[in-house]
Amino acid sequence: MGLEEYRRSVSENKHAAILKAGRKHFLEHGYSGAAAADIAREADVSTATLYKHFSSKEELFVAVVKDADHEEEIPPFPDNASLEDTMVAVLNNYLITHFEKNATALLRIVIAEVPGAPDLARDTFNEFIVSRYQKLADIVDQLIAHGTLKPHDSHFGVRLLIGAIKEHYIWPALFDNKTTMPEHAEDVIRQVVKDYLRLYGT
Amino acid sequence: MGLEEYRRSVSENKHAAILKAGRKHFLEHGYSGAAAADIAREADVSTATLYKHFSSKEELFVAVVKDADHEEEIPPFPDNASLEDTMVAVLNNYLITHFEKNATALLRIVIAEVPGAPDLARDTFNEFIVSRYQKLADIVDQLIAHGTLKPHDSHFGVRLLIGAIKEHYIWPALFDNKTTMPEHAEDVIRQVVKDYLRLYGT
Amino acid sequence: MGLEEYRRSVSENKHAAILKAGRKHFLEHGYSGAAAADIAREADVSTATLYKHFSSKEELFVAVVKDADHEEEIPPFPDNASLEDTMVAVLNNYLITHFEKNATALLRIVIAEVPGAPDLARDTFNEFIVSRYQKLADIVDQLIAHGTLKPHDSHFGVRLLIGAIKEHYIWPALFDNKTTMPEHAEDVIRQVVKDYLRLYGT
Amino acid sequence: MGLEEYRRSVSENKHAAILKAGRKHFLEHGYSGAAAADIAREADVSTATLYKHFSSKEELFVAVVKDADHEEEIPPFPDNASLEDTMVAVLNNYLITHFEKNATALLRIVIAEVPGAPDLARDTFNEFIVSRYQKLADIVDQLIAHGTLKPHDSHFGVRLLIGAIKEHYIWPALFDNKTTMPEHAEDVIRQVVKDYLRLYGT
DNA sequence: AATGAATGAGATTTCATTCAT
DNA sequence: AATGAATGAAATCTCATTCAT
Repeated sequence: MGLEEYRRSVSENKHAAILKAGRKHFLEHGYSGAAAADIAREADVSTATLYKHFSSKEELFVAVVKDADHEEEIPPFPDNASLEDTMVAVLNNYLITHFEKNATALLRIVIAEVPGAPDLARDTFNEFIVSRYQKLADIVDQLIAHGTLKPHDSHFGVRLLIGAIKEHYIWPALFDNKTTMPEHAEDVIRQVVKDYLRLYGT
Repeated sequence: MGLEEYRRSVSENKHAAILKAGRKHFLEHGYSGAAAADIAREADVSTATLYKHFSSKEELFVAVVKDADHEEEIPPFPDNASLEDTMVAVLNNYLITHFEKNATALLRIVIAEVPGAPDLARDTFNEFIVSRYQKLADIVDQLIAHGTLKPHDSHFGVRLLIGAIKEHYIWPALFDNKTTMPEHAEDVIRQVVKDYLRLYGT
Repeated sequence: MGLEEYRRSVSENKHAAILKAGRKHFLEHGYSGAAAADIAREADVSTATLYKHFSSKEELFVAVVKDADHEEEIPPFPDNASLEDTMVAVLNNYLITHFEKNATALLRIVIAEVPGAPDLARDTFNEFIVSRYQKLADIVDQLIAHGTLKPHDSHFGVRLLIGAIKEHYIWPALFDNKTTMPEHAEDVIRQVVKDYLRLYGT
Repeated sequence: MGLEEYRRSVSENKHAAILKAGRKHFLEHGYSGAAAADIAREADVSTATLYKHFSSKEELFVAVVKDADHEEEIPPFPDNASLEDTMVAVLNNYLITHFEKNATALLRIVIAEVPGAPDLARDTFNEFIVSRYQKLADIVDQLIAHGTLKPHDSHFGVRLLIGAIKEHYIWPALFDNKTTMPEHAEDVIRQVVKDYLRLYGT
């Protein structure tokens, strides 16, 4: 069994290497721009091996996108923080996570392939975008339950918050190959949160 | 001169036909997915002719994108309309224009080509997105000058409005190959406007 | 008739312009490298006109080569010059004529097209090379008749002279895109002539 | 290692086949006239394979030319041969080698590409022409050292010999698509050698 | 006669994918 | 399982030549 296990681990390493190389190339050059041969070379693997692990370029692409789809950590917030500060921190975290995952580039390639891979796009949208709304909406609902926020449609509220922030920071990045977190985003976030609390705070 | 004019008109027709066919194919299949030969065939023209009119596929692509870049009409508003109604109408028009131009698909392909054609992306962003902010900000500034709205940073305000609306209607469309204007958008728009006026109305 | 003549002269001008432009492009880029469109543009004429004057690229090529085929002037030599000086002058003139006509480049393109245009090559060889041997052989024969040179096969003698000179100056130029007459060629020519006279002088 | 060796041998065979087919087509049709697809077909290989082995048509062309560039064997001469016979044999060998290598056609295509590939032309000239002068000059220098020939500039002497021979046999072949060794060349060679020995023999 | 525009037929090159071992 | 080499199919672009006026 030792041999078999060894083999499996080698194989798994290659699998991971291909995935990683694929991610790099797809993010850098887009779907059509990334060449299977380059990905294989980067992963230090033959093209034939690449195709043993993923039966087509598209399948690798899908795997790359799905793989990026990790859970997002929502950090615990200090009890004594103000509501405003907490919300700013949450939204800031949202933005940081986005840039840390290089999500802009990822979304870019998924968007590019909407006509060619609609299912992937829908899935990605759900897992990457909708589920993040949901997490924030859950928080909002809790705050409403606690009486800290006025009752309102939490999904609507979240889209108000997130929409403004995306409009400021993510939408421009989508067109600008930016990969770094914008500076001073917190100021704008705070302004957005302040308006939100004027509307829905108690 | 009849000859010259005739030739010019024939040539211009072909030029336009190529542009139109290019638009169709690029929107449908993306930049790399669209084949010059197919575009030429669609335009009922030889590939050579296509290349006489546009010296490369990229140049045709840029022309297609720039061509979509028409001025947006802001319709006049009835004098007796309420502020809320007026703003809803303006934003609704924003959305209608977006879908009528098939701007989602257009933005999609531009986004896809950000790594390959960064200048085009920047230009498109400026003309398609920033300049539309500006038009709305101008309106807001006028309303502030009239005392109809409280003084505030009009660009921030516009991003709040537009951000929410995009979040609801444009961002999902980006991932969903939707080409039709969503129904009942006006309800959400009105809700957004109401919140906005609670914040900045007088 | 005035009108007709005018037209004819215009047409002849265009013909000449095309020929000249053709010569330039063929010499610079070779047969396949020269584009009909470029030649036409250089001649300030439409491609269609070019094809009215020469029914194919090849025909133009042939015309260009034939056109270069002018008579060579053999300058008169002073009576009191020594035999050696006279022969050096004749051979030097041979070389000068060669470079002035840009014959290296011309021969180059003819040589290149030997498989494709064997007749042209044969004709060019005869008019450009053999006929020049003949002229020199005639001179040699006269000198033999005068008793200034020993009786010998004048064609063999000429090939000895010309062969040495070509070996030094023309053969290298064939491979080097050289267009200018080499300097100090006269020294080598004199040395060749001296050897020749040691063999065949009286 | 059996696998590796097998693969290498297959690959090397294809490499050689492409080279050979390339040589054939380039010699027959010149550089631009030869189509990569035809060469591949002739070599019984896909175009893609051709491009795996040579990354461009030009690279294949250069390889073909360089490949022709084998060392020339100078055969040993019988000790009891006369100087004249030896020299005739050497020069005859020079000519035979030239025609056996089909060097005329090779030089033709290199000459054709002088404007497009000047480096190749220079290299070819050096290895194909200059280095052959050198070999002959070395022989001449030895003969001078032995006292068999009078002291003189061996390079000049070699150009006299070679020049005359090229003038008779190679220059005409350049224009005539001749691929076969001329007959009775030995007679002319002997005549040239005789003159040479009258000048430089002891 | 002249021309601006058009084109059919190819040219080179690339790439996702498979084969033989 | 892994691979080096091979490939069919297609893509972009060019060019000599012709057409419509």
